[in-house]
Amino acid sequence: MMQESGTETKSNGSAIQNGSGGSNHLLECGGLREGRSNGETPAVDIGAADLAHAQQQQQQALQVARQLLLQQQQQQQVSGLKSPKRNDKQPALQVPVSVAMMTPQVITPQQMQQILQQQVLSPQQLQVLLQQQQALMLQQQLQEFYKKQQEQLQLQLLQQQHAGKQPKEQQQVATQQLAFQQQLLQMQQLQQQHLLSLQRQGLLTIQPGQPALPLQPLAQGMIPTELQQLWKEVTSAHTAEETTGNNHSSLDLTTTCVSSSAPSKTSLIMNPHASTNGQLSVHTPKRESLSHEEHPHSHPLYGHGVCKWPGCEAVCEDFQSFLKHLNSEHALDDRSTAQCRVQMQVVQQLELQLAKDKERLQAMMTHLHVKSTEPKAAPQPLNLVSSVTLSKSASEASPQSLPHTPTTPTAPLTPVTQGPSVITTTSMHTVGPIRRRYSDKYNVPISSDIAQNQEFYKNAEVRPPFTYASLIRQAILESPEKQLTLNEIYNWFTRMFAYFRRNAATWKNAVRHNLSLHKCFVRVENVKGAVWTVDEVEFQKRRPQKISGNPSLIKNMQSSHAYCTPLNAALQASMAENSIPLYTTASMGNPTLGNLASAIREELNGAMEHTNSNESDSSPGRSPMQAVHPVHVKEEPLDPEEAEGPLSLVTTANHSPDFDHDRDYEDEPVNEDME
DNA sequence: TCGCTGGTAAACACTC
DNA sequence: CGAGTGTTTACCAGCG
Repeated sequence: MMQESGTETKSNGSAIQNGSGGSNHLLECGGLREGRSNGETPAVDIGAADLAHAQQQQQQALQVARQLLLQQQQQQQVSGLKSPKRNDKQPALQVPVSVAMMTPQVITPQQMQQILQQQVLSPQQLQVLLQQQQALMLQQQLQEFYKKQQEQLQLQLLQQQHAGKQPKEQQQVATQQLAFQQQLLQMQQLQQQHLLSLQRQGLLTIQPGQPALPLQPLAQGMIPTELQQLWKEVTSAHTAEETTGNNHSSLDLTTTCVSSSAPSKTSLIMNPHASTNGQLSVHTPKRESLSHEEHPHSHPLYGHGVCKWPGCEAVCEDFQSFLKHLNSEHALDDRSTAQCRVQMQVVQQLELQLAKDKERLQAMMTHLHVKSTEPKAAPQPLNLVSSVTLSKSASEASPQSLPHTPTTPTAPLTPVTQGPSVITTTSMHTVGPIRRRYSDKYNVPISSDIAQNQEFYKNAEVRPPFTYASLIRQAILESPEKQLTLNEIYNWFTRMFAYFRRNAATWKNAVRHNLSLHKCFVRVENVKGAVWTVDEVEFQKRRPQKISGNPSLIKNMQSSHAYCTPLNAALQASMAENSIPLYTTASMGNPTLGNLASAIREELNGAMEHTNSNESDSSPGRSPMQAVHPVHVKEEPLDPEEAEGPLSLVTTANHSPDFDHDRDYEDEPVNEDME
């Protein structure tokens, strides 16, 4: 309950240090984030670790290729340099990781080309490498994707189970989830079809040549070090038994969607790891062949009695003949490598497609989430994806430390600056205690936000994106007499925000602290005792005057305006409609979207404000705040008063007999105090 | 880097 | 005496 921010920050810091430090793999989220700080990969935070892992694996594959290259150079040229083998490994292993973190493709075409051109790798090795590249990429992405969806689904289910609402709604939700699962399944099947079609693409004719390699199962969950060990063994075995024609490791994707038939819905949904989270298996060449004998159908290039090498489709009665065929027909040569490169490009296209589908799916998720949370509260801190955001929520979720609401709507204001984080749920919800200046900075009209998200705030334990001062003021202004006792303020908090129904001691202290601290809150002795009122002038003084006067701020606003240009149309449309929030739906169910929208809207307003102020007010339909003159102390004074004022009346009218409600919730604070 | 602001914790005094 | 209220201080974090 106490000092969560401190501890969390510390943990973050340590994570980051670890990440940038010695071990180059298994980066924790902190390190991961740091490594990705450049935002080069729009990858999802949730699965970031997995993705990074996958990339590391592939990077290591590349590394192994380099090692092999080195080894063969040494052997063939009989160079005197023996040491590099080891010395080379360490630094090389560390650098690539960071590279892998930033580059979606594991082995870039250029790298591949290099490897190919140097021709020091045996065809077998190259083939293995290529196959691994391709398969790993697809497999990992699919795995990650399904995993995420699964987690989100489960979270949804959880929330709805706790919601305890009418069966009707639950049925509806269930229906939605079914549809959603079907969507998942369809996507999965789509992916398979893509893959199959890819494999059947005849890009080049195959030239008979050297024997190719049977593929061996390679576990996905493999730790990089283990993988490396495996590769060591394999490569050493290779050098030792080069003449045996025996093989090397590669991927077994049979259990994945790549080559297997479509898994059942349940298997897909309920156990996304089943097929992909294999265990580490260190293979010697001998075991490889064994593994294929034991699992004759476990070759990703073999299925239904047909060779699935792209464009081949040769019929092989049994696995042995398939192997023979594979070795004879699909050896590595220029054309097949080119084929692989093309395949890689196709795969990249697929990745793009996958990204789009993910986006669509995310939109669905958001939509469903909206509906599910709208009616009734979710007992748990509402977070669309908190369970998936392993980064912080898992590690930092302390039962008592409510303050870091996973979905802290404070964060949603920032995604604007976080780029197109489509699926990145974390971007939508900055999890954890990260404190942000939110609404006040963005001048989000608190009353309108509260009005729009009223139900949500009431039911979801989401921290309202407003400062205590703003909330207190709002509470006071909503009261008929514009004055409240402390207890009434408390009650307003608990009534309006589920978030403030817990940790009462904390936030109440904060309320008192704010009341005392800010001049804008005036204590007035009254019959009832003491009541608190708001000195608007002081309050407005307190609020950022930046926009009004500061040129740099204006500049920022304008830049942000430009930044939000793509949204401009929609936002302006919504602003034109004024009352009907374009975002109503989103904001009701998903505060993050709502607040994000508000933030953007407000930023746009601010930007427009200046242009308008220069041109004369041309902002129709919007509250006077847009028409404010920069010089006049503040658009702010007008903002809350006029933009919020009227709205607050609405809110008040809707649900405000404050004192009556106060009674309703009178007991709650007490209970919460017990917590 | 620094100053401002906000959030949290805590100590303390006062009142009921 | 305990709870509530109010004040003050300190520390930390985010942000410009």
